[in-house]
Amino acid sequence: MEPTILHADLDAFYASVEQLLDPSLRGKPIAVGGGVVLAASYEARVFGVRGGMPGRRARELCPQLIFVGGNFGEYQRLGDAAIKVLDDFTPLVERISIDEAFADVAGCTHLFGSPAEIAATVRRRVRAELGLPISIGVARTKHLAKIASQVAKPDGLVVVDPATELAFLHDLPVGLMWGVGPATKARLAEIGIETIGQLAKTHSGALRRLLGPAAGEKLASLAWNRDPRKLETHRRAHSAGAQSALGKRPAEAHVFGPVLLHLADRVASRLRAKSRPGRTVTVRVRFADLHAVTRSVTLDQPISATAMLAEIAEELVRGVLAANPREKTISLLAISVSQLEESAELQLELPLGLDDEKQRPGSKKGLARFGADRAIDKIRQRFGREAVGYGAVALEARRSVPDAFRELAEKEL
DNA sequence: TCTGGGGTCCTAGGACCC
DNA sequence: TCTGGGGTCCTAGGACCC
Repeated sequence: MEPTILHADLDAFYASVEQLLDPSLRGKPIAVGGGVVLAASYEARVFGVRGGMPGRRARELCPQLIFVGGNFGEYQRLGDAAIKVLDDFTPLVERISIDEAFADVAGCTHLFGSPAEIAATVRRRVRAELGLPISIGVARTKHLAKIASQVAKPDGLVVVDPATELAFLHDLPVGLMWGVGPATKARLAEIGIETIGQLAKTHSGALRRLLGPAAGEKLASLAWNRDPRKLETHRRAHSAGAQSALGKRPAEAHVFGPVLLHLADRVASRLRAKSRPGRTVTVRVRFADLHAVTRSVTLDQPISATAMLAEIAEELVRGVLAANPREKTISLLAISVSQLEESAELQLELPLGLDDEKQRPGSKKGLARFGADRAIDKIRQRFGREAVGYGAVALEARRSVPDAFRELAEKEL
């Protein structure tokens, strides 16, 4: 069987875009972000600078590091444009994130040549039309194609011949496998497993005991390149959330109230925009020592009203704090809504589930809130997100990441 | 070296139903 | 009345990915 699955991955995407926009940055170590590194150029990675790293730490590792603010609109535009190049070859494209996608070219080789030729053309076009480097892996399975693109980086192409795929796979470190992060890597290292080949030779029963039934079975299969996953072209999110790191702040209502309202606004307005109210509300409270606690509640009826979501979240947070009375400082708050439903049209959805008489369906307060959400949504439709909101301005200074960056990571609901 | 924000999936225990 | 077993939902936590 011919390898027909491509995994295409733009190299150091945000940093490459910045170097494209400003030629004086080319060939230099740069980091997008400030307080935290959102992306680092390959020149910066040489020094050990990585995404997610505190800016201060990055500067220590690489004193000549250049920080740039970030052109988030350009990232969206160029990421979309790169995916569109894949769309020109096949409709079987599964987008994983802003800068990464799978494509299955099995049905279009008679038009465009072998998978390897198609991959080379995609790379050439992305470079010529967008000015960006993109690496591509080609293999029989998604997992192997993804590994191949990692091996191909930066700016390369790796086609894995089915005749030698296990030899290719088995020499590589387990950390390259999908699903092996720091914790699993450490557990495997404890029993002497460092390479995918060693993993493959390990009895799957032993892996299941070490990692749990699902993870053990999955890794045993992937190590032999048994990957049954097909491309999923129309994935929709199963949850929507928002979070905000706070530094160290007192665990008091005057702190968490406004933050929760702002988070609820972000989440609920997205749910309303796609008519996907949700039944389960989860909050996460992280304390000063970075240990975090979650609390959730599942309602009888799905909700998407901002004030309703904020109130439920606040009740859950109060529950967390009551159960952890010694914790006086919080460092992060998060709200997530899951069990999303389809609602064909925007229904007159009103607070249910809280035993507060004032919030009964059809009450004056409920109706007023429904109207407020609708009014805010309409204003934003015309004038943009920033035009109106809850406490956004007051919180602006504390936000470590711009809203434009958050939006890049949002999945289609 | 304590560091962002958006997600997904798995596990384990308990409640509840048949 | 006691007992067993399976399925499903909910909750809390953890690991992982980009």
